[in-house]
Amino acid sequence: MHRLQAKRIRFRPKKHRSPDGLPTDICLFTILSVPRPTKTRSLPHKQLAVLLIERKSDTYGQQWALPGGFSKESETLDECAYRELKEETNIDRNVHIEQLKTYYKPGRDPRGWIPSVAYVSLVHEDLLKHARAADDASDARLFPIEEAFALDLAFDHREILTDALQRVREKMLQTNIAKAFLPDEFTLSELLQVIETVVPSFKVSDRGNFERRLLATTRRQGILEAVVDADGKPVYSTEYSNSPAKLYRFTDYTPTAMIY
Amino acid sequence: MHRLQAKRIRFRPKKHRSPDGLPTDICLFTILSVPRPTKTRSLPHKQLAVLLIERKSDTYGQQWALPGGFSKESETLDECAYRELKEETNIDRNVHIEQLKTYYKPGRDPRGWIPSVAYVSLVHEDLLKHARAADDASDARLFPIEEAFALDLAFDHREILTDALQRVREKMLQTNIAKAFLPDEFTLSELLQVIETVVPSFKVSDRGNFERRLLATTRRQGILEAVVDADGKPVYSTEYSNSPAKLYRFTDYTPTAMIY
DNA sequence: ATAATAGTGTCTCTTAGACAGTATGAT
DNA sequence: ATCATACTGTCTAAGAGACACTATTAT
Repeated sequence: MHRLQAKRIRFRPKKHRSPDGLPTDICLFTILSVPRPTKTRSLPHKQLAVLLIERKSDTYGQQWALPGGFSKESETLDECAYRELKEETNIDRNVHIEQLKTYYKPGRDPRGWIPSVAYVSLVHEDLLKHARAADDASDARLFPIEEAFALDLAFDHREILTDALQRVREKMLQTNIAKAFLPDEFTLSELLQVIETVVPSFKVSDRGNFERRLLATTRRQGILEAVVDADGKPVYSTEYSNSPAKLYRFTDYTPTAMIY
Repeated sequence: MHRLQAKRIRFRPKKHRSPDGLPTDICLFTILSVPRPTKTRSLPHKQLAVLLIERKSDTYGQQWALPGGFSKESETLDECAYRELKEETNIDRNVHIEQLKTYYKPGRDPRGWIPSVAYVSLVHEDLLKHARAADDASDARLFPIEEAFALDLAFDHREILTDALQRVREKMLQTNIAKAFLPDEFTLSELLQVIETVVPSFKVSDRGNFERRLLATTRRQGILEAVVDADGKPVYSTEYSNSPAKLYRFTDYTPTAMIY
């Protein structure tokens, strides 16, 4: 067996250029609650929102862009994303973060050879409230996604945002990331609302059937379980309705969604 | 690292270092068929294999590694991956390729600040046969995955390979990427074999039930459809058995696997 | 009473899962 | 006859989907 040694390069010859930086950019999604003025207690209206910052550079005039920043040699990409998150929102870890994809094509950044490692982060609204309070002079703002897409975003951030949204929608149906937008204990309506807010096409005709599908049966484990008190009685909440609503939580069991 | 000072680039502020390169590394999976010496026609034994190349550098002695190479400013990351694929296997496009994740942690590459954009590629065995024939003096070899994991792989390639395998297993159950390892028309046994080869834990007790689950019913679309001739009669194959086996193909319909 | 939400029960028809059996054709 | 694979049919019980109805309590 002969080897083609010439092909493997040990050290990069000096004549080669290398990237001018490797930033991470973050698509931070949250769900905003807007209380509705109804006659009796009701569920707030919810909308999916994304965090954008206003760029005030010469390069990309007054455009909105995904928050992000250059990674350092001494940190991992995850650490960089967390650092940016902290700088921008004052959120310190303990939030869902995942790497989406790395973007590069010639000319994507007028400043040079700068690929971008995109991240997706899902954050509960409450965490951001605290964060924003702490730094209201920020150049960051939450946009409902339709509004965000109506903007002329900097760089290829529209493409990144599109991919990120698709990723979140897929995972919303195939995993239990709905957790990221819910308290530990929640009502069925809240869960339904979260799913429908993220995936508008998701419609459930019958709440009763939906409930049964998620609870354990004889030959199936359950995704949800009812919250019970010391006596084993179900716990109810009247936060969003006069009629007490059963509280549920996610079980340890996460089914592997499969098509076969 | 001092040698790299020379390549300070125009745009970024001089005080900042930037990466020394951004290679793509490819986890190329294929399924090897090993005919079994049986008394009558039979299905070949199949095993999942990954392509590795032998590194002969001072840095990482005689180790095996994922094939890959540095990306250029003038190309996208996908193009770089395709280019590497072509150089290593002579395969020219038309194969499944997808970006997995970008890896970096301080020290992952002793040569410097070199993150790696990992790709996953699924290639049908036949394509590789042609490719290997064309370049037998290659330093590349296919390893059954268990053997690959038994090796002391260079860099963090074991971690990458682990993630890649997990990704392929997930998608094997949640999408129809089994396509990548199958001809257009195939028997149920072949499909089952592919799934079981990639996901060993996937077991089907009853072939008849498996078949019914994949075909269209009154209130469900089908993942598969039987191949029929001009008269509407099913087409059979005796390639792997004396008993004629119905041929199937994937339909356009790909269900969205969901847990709710 | 009504508003907005939550909950229960029941009926039917699909279909998953299990089981049992036959078929093919080369050796 | 046997081997390795493929196909067919039936039975049962589970559960999805549809429908109809009641409950809660502030206003």
